[in-house]
Amino acid sequence: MFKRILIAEDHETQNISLQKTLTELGAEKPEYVFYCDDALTWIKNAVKTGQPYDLLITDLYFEEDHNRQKITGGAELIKAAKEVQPGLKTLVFSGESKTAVIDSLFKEMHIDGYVRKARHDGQYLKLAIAAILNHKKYLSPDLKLARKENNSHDFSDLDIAIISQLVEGTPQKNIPYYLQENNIKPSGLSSIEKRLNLMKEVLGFSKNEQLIAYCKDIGII
Amino acid sequence: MFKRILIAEDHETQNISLQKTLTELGAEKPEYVFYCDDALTWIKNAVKTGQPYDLLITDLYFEEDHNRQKITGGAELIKAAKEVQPGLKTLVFSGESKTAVIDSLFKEMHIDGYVRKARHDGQYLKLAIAAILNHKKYLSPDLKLARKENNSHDFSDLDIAIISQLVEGTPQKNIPYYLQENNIKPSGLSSIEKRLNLMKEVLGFSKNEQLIAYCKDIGII
DNA sequence: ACAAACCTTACGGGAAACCGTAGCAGCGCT
DNA sequence: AGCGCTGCTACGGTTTCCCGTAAGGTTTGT
Repeated sequence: MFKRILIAEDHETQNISLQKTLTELGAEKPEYVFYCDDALTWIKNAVKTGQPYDLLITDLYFEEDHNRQKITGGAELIKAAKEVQPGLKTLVFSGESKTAVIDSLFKEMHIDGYVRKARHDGQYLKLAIAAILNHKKYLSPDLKLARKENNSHDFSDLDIAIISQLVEGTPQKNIPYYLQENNIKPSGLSSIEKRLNLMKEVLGFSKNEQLIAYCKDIGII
Repeated sequence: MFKRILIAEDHETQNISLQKTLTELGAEKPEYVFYCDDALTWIKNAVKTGQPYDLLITDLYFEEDHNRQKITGGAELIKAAKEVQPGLKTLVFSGESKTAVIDSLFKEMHIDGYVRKARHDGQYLKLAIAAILNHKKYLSPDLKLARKENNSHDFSDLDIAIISQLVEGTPQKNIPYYLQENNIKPSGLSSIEKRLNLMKEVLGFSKNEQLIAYCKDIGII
């Protein structure tokens, strides 16, 4: 079993149950923090004293509060931690289910495992830790099937910029000015109209209102 | 302390930490289930055997899996449970933060407490249970703030009908026909325009797109 | 280098939405 | 009944949006 484990998780109850699950697995004294900055500090100190952590378990999204943090999310924490301790094993435990996000964690952050907060997350945590102990990667099974979006349009940066401006209340005819100021090309009014029409056509919509509601639903804004 | 507590929560780890928190508070043997239908069955049996539960703690949203459920969410569970056992105390423990949703739980379902899954949820759970023991209502403080800053407009049925039609893609000029067919008054085009303008003015918006996004955020559609 | 294909942008006519005004019906009050 | 208040509806002018067309630029292939 891993000797030194660090948990970074802001939700108190989730943090508790992670501790309990790890203890059941035979971990001696899983340590835990509620903020990303604390996590990095502890990792740094552990490296300095010659007793580095063997495993970091972290959430992806941390809620802001009065404690202003330099590191605001799990991905940044992992990146910073690996700069201090490149060999650190990392397991992400989060509610995120978008494959694009999770894929990039494996590819760019080189995480060792991902378990989604879901029905059987306790079991999967145990399996994940067993796999990582054997130097294998782990992905909780509820995500392997999770590809269901079919007629979905993949939104470009331009698309998101346009939609965001609409949500801000910018009249369509003024959006070109915004795009030019932010060096987003194309920026012509016709291009904006064309882009909006394309999105609505792909998704089977006729009005902007539908598009806004859809984007809110899938969480891109 | 409550003698008999039932936990309905599908996430395994959350379920574990709820049990642990309750045990720390002196609850003897908190019982737990992972499905709403099971929860209702257990409540019915408890009533039949003359040893009803004192408190139901439930999540709001349950994930679907191969086990098809009649009751698919916490709100329905509470409604069904209160038909069986009207005096049952209920505490909702969920990640939901939309005030519209939570308000309706208190008003329509007459729940006794709401704790949001968030940073200090463990503490707040304890406070909630203490409050409910004293026959008081409880709402976790991270939500009281979110509500105050609201200069929110209270949406009438007409407002929601109009907005829903916009989200359906109905052109504004056609909405009067829909309202007439559904016997919603007023139904004139001018009234619709006036109503939309009122909503946007109160909320400081200028375009429909902003209004749609706002309504999605607070969860009225 | 040249042409073809593609993308971006500009322009104009028509439709929808926006906004102010005015007429009309319902309601309470004297 | 007569009056005034309120709220719903109808109408016209202005703005914005929608959509098709065409001109100017850029990339690709030969």
